Amino acid sequence: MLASNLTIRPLFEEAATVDEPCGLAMLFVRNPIERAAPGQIVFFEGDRALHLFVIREGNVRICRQLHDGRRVITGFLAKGDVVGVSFKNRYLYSAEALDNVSFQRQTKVEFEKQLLARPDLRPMLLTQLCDEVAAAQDQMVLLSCRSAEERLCSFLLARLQKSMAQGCEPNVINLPMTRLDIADYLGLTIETVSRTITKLAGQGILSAGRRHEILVLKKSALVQRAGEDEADGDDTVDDAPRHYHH
Amino acid sequence: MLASNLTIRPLFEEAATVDEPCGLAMLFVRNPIERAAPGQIVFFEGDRALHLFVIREGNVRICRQLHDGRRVITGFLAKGDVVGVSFKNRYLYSAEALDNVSFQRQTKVEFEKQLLARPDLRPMLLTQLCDEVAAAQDQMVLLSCRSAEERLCSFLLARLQKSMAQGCEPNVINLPMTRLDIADYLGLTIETVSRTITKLAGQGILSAGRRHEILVLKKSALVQRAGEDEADGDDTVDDAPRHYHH
DNA sequence: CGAAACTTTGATATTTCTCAAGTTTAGTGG
DNA sequence: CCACTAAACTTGAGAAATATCAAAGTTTCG
Repeated sequence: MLASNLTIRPLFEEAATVDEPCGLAMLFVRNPIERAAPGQIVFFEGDRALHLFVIREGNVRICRQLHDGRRVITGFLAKGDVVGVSFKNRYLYSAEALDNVSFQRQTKVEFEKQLLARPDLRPMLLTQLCDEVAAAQDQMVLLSCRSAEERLCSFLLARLQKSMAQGCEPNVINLPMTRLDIADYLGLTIETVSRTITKLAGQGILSAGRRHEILVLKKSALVQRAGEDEADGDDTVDDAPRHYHH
Repeated sequence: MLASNLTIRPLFEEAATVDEPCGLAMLFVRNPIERAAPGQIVFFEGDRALHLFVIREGNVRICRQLHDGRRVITGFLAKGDVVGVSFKNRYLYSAEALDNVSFQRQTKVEFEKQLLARPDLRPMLLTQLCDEVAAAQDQMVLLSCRSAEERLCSFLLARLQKSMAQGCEPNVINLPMTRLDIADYLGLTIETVSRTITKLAGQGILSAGRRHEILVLKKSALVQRAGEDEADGDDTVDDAPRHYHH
């Protein structure tokens, strides 16, 4: 067996936009491409973890269900992401298609075997695991002590970066997930997410066009309101009060 | 280089109580034992990440500082835990002694070299990374959608398990950290932690004796109030209303 | 075109935070 | 060994953020 239940990003994010699978993703190329329609579940939390998956097209949400019905989304996957690496026998979360998804699977056993044949790919596995931990810890910080506005701004900036990398028009954020997905990812309610977007739009910071697309008008203001994160200003600067905790 | 910035639990938790270092911890035995007094910092967030560390005695908190002064504790370490594994050049968090700590260090380079010489230890690194991711995701769930009471009860149960494993008297929780540490770990304020403990004590579920020790009177009630987690009842059962989100 | 799903908006409730003051504990030095 | 001090913890009252409940608007898709 191999590695804990988790999601793995491609080693070279940029390369993921190219159609030639590289890195760990190349270990899946021999298998047939499968498809999942929006809302369809690729694998269930609690299922025996027999396969790893790589996303070829579309977007996926990673969910954990609490027995009382509450749901937490621990991440979103896109083209090139690998998911299901695990030392555990069962998946610790389910993976659900957000839109039309195509993916490939590989049995754990075969994955391991191929990994042995390609020792150059092994460090990538470690790198991915480490990045995964870093991402999870960042999310812990976000959930621990950030206000709704800070959470949403952080999220939108991360999404903006991803959208840009995927070749969207500049300053356009692609949001393949619903508001409820965003809420469950940020530890908020759908109403709070909606209100916060409305507020930011009212301040001229962004403009919510179609449901799954947001235009960023003042990136610097978004960065400020995100509280931490990467700086990379390019326009006007506003004042951004903050509060909360200690 | 090797592995992302994170903390690693010993492969066999039980064995950690034995003084013979095993697993990854054995890669440190040749180095001198260093000591840190309470409050002293073993390494700083942002420092160049040149070493890995193993805790030999005492307890350590893992902190991330936000630029506005807020602090998040992402974990606590104890005897046998390894910390500092990273592909990154700099530590993503600092490690601070809670009490009198003794530890050993090892350079990354030497650690890697020794790991090559002991290929049987390599899967342990993966296992640890995976466990780390799983733990971080559990914490995300906790921070995402659990009430103060649920968080505290989860935390106390986890600590109870750890205390038992370390050979404390049954039902005694050892808390080497302060209330503020607990608050920063659970994403609450110190006042909320205090009030919640008081409330649980008032309900006869636990009894706060000395500052760093709590006696569990009704473990099953604690499990119920924790909301999820491992079941393992052994006494009375109460009703536990819950609420919050969706 | 109409229904269903998704989103926004509003009014109110609740939790938890904040600020402030008091109490206990642990540690120090006389 | 005790008194004293600083740190840690508890408790209370009020404020703020966000959740909840409810209803009305949109968009999407058949």
